[in-house]
Amino acid sequence: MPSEDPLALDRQVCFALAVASRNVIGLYRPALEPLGLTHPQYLVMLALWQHGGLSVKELGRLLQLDSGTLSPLVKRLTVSGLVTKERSQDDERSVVVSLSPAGRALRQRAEAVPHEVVARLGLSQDQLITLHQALVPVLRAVEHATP
Amino acid sequence: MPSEDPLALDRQVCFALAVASRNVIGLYRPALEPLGLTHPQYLVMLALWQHGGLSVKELGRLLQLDSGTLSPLVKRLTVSGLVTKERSQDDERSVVVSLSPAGRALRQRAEAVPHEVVARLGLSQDQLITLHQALVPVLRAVEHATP
DNA sequence: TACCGTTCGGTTGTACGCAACTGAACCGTG
DNA sequence: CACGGTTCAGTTGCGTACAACCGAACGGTA
Repeated sequence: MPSEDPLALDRQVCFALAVASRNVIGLYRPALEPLGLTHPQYLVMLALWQHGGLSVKELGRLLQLDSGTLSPLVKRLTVSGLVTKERSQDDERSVVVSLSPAGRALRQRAEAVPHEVVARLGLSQDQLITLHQALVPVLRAVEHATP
Repeated sequence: MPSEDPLALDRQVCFALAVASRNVIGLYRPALEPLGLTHPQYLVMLALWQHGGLSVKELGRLLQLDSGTLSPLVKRLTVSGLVTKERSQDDERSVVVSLSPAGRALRQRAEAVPHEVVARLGLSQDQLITLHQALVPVLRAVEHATP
């Protein structure tokens, strides 16, 4: 049971959130390493598999990341040969990130990843759904939070 | 509603977890910046305020961080004058991190941080407790997950 | 006591994540 | 058309995270 101390570590939701996030991402590492992907790179690939070509700005909106993070990340994916970059025709400021054949092909191998991680984690479907539903108000709240 | 695609972004609990963690930590930034602390540094201070002097190993166990992260982090706290380091008497391998007077004094100002962040986040107490309880099984599961 | 495997903190290298800034392209108005 | 503000991607700098490795210190055993 938590102590009376309002600053006790086990009372801080931010702490539980940070540790859970770090450790769950850590579970992805062995599953993603054979694909040559890090977890953020995997998320970019998920976005591209789902939506096709996306500008850096759209990737940033979907993944909640800024260009300072995405620019070098996409560059690494380019070096890996999974995506290609080209400036948009109708707006030369915009850069569209598209899947290469290798990137498209990787999707099949990636389909096993979620199941593998869930198995490794050992949580029930119910617990996962509960967690996901508990996170929804947080994601909504952060959007409207006073900056 | 989520699509049929099992790789759809909004189906990935890891994605919700990562975004929620990043964004909630982001809410701490303006609250911690006046104290001269980053969020991980704040967590180290919480551990020290709660437990007093701790070895790097014990800090790592409490915060789930390794020496590669903690060593430079504690060094920065030392430079800031908030903690002191000294080798343990009975085990020269171990380094004990202790609070300096300035570090102890900072606690009072830190006590306002959780309330400030919760207010900024705009979640109800119930939603926070629900989230915390949904995270407990994750934290437990990760401990026993197959490495 | 000399040796060997383990533990501990630290360093190095890579990859985020974010603030702050830069430069090119866009867009509205005069 | 000219020009001032905005948008977009990219770069720089700093602080995590983590794998891999290192050297010093410890501890049990021969």
